[in-house]
Amino acid sequence: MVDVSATQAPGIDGPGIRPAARRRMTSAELGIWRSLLDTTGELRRVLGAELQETSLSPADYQVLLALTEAAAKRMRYSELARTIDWERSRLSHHLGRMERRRLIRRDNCATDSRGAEVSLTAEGARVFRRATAPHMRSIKRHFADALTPEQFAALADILRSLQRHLQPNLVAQAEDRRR
Amino acid sequence: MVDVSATQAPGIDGPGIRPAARRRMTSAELGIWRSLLDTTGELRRVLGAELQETSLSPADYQVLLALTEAAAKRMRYSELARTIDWERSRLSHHLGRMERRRLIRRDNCATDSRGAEVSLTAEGARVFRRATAPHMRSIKRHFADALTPEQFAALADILRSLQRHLQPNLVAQAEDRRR
DNA sequence: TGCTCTTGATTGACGTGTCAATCAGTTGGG
DNA sequence: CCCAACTGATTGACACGTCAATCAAGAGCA
Repeated sequence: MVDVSATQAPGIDGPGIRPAARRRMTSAELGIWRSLLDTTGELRRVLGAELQETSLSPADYQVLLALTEAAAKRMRYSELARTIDWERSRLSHHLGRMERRRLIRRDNCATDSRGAEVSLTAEGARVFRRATAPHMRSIKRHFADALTPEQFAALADILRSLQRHLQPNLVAQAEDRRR
Repeated sequence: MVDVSATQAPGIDGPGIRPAARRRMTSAELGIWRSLLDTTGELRRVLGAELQETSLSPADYQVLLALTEAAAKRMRYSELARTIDWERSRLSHHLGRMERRRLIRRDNCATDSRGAEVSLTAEGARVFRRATAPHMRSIKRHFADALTPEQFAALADILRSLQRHLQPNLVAQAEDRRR
């Protein structure tokens, strides 16, 4: 599960086939990296702009989606934060803005008086419902329609590799920081 | 990370091949889209955080890279904006912040008194030089080391498809940078 | 020359994201 | 029981990006 090859200690470069961690990064790889940044950035921008036409930001959408999928249309802050993988303070700031727009409501938590809960307002549910279909169409038009089934399969595979690689690294870094 | 099962589309996805524009987007495709967003977002965050250790943001790095690669270490605003594909106002705001930090200098343009030029300060060049190697290592560690040569080839192909589908402009930019 | 249109850049308002500090409430060891 | 440590959430300061409005100067043209 943990890929150690990327975090091995410095050593002497042997001849022949080298493990990935020793190899130099090629300019082609760097180019692909930049292209990945550019392309996904552009996709974010375009889809964000189209979503904004329904008065929701991508962040709003993420929150409303999680809330809509929650059984009780209501969640603890910490649970929401974990679900959409946001930092606490980001969530706090954003929920403040969303509450001002009456998209969500914040209540105190009954069982833990430190805690807070978010719930969907009727307005929030309505706005989200109206945003969903156009947003799906945007994703289809700008992303899904561009790729063949083979490309989808390859992309899924690549993303799995990247995620697997990312996770252990994150753990290692967190441990570094703790020292 | 993304639970796709909850958003399964009602099963009208028949067998038989339909043209992409007509077909429904499948839940698998949507899942891959979310995974793409998550994973590239995480990569951005991680690399951004590591870059920040050299006191540069990704945006700073982009600007300094373009300036460093410019023949005269000096560019017109509009040229810089085109090179890194930024809006004018974004560039203006950001160069203001970078000038305050003495990373760049803004001068008036000799040939067009509306225009302005940016140039690299000694400090800017120094900071950029010190940031480059660690940043490349970050990219290698978090991205390049995660993929096989076949995956790189597939990713390059996928990105080309997406770019072509999005904007012929992006393709041209990517090719520019590759030179 | 004088007028308008366009172009290069700036500004302010605002939403967003991160970091570090803070605060209130809970928990666990003595 | 009490205090220290931890947890859940908030806040303020600041960097960043977008949009719309603005401004100054060049360009085109009568």
